[in-house]
Amino acid sequence: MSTPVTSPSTDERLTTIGLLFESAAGLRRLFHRHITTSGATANQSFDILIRLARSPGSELRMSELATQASLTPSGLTRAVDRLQHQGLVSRRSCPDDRRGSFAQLTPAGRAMMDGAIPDHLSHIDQVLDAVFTPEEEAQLAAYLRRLRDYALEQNLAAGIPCDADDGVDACPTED
Amino acid sequence: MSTPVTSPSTDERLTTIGLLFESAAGLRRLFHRHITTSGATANQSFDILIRLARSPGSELRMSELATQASLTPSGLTRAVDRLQHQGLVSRRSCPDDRRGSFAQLTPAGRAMMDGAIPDHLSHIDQVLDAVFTPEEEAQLAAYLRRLRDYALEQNLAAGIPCDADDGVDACPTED
DNA sequence: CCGGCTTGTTTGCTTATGCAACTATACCAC
DNA sequence: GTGGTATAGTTGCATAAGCAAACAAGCCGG
Repeated sequence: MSTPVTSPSTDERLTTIGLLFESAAGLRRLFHRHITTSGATANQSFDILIRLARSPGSELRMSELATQASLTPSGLTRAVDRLQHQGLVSRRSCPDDRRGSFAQLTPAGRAMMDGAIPDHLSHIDQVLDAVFTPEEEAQLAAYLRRLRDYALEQNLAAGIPCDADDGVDACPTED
Repeated sequence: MSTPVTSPSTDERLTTIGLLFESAAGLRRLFHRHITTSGATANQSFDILIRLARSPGSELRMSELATQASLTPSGLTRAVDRLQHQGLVSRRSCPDDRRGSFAQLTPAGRAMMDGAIPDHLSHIDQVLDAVFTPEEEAQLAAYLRRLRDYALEQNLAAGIPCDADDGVDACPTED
């Protein structure tokens, strides 16, 4: 089309995708050390707790939480089980839809997060200050948001099994 | 533009980090579908196989491969076990250092990857073309590379208890 | 209101991963 | 050389996550 400035070779693109996974995994490890150090639970749990802590009423629907935490429903159920067992989260059934439930921080969970979040935030500050200027950071966030939204959308579209089918052989009844 | 020189709020930064994890997880899922569709094994295995396929001689040291694949040594050992069991990878002991081994694609593994990689690459092309211009893509890659390198370095520094220290207050010898 | 389909969540089973402990080899100091 | 330490990789154990099936509750169309 216009200005094939860099003409990203497929090889470079493979690397780019690799970098995404590597940076995410690297940061996960990095944060993991601090999180566990600050007395909190493991990585994935912490992500769940943060999302609850940032939500109005400290609660979210299970399905919403699953999406946010990049977990399958079953994964989330277990994760919440664990947190509930630790007394950090409780389940509240949804009055409007009796199939659904909310996961909600308990007072203990809230207290724990009130202690742990500032630590985590300062660690994040430390990382981002070390690596990016504010402009770069904003730019990166914008790129990642687009990528996330694209992936989310594509996954959603794919998750719908046999509905609107445009020719691909859906309903793959082979095993 | 009034240059937003003021640092992003901690809240925004938390979101940025969240976006990194979400986009990585989202793409992982997205690719996973295609990978398994194209007859290959699961996600993590595929990452290992790609890295082998792209290395000279289709082989890498176990430790190197572990780093590249963002796995712990034990995780890599098991993963290679599985691939070996599937006949896609073999171990070759390192002539120079009898502690070490190489993981190497078998002919079958090579053949499998020769079939699967083009598919994967075209899928990557599809995603990146849909979301970014070439410039943006290059920019994103550069950002992610910095982030990855930072995380790698920090993790390495943390993993090594108290050795080469260049001024940062290392040796957090608590615990 | 009844049957059928969809949606939200949970459970059974399998696999994958990390940590810590262990083995084997290499490297260094003496 | 010999002993001590560091490095490469593997194994035991516990945990976490996904898929598929089960369940329960809502939503329709008649």
